[in-house]
Amino acid sequence: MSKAGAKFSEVKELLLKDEEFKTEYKKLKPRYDVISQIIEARTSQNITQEELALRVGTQKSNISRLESGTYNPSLDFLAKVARCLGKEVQVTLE
Amino acid sequence: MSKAGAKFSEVKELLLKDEEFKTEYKKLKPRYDVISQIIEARTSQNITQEELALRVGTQKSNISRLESGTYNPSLDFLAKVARCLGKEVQVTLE
DNA sequence: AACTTAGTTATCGTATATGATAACATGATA
DNA sequence: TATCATGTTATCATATACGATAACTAAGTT
Repeated sequence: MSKAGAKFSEVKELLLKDEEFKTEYKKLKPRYDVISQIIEARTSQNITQEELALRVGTQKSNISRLESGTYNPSLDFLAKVARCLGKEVQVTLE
Repeated sequence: MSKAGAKFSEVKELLLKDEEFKTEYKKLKPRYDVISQIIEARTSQNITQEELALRVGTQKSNISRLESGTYNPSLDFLAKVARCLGKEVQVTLE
């Protein structure tokens, strides 16, 4: 059974990695979800990052950074950006 | 929570009454909304701030601080606290 | 080729979020 | 009264969010 055992541990490892991935993804899901909606709102209104930055009172590079999902934004910042896109942020616990 | 709850509703009432602060309240609404839900979820499950802090991996004072609404929390932190209450944070632009 | 336009990435400075500890308030209970 | 349980507040240290500037890529235009 050594071979089967080896295979099993391989599978187990894969599953664990998959679980890890799932956990990681779960952690990041709210971030990616809200960012997706921000990008969708901005592009569908034909607004550039620069224009949005102007409305928000920041720089286009900071909007790019936000949309890149590379950091953990604050609720206030998300709400402010949303408002500058004519939307209100709604947070619910489900 | 009774003290913070009283304080919160007092502030909320004042802000709503005063025209001058309506805009300010709009800015803070998402924060108060999510905090209300967190407090509701925690208390309805009969979980203490200390127990929640344990699950989150922080201190009870930090949970108290979060529930007091005196600062601008990050999305990750809100999501983590929500998850420790058996909930998922859902952010939508409306 | 040179010039826009839109977005990306790197980096720095400052403000603040968050972890940690401790002291305090307050109500309930023995 | 004394103790316990729960929550609040103050404060410090560290990590990081966010504002700002600049340099860069890529794609389209003249």
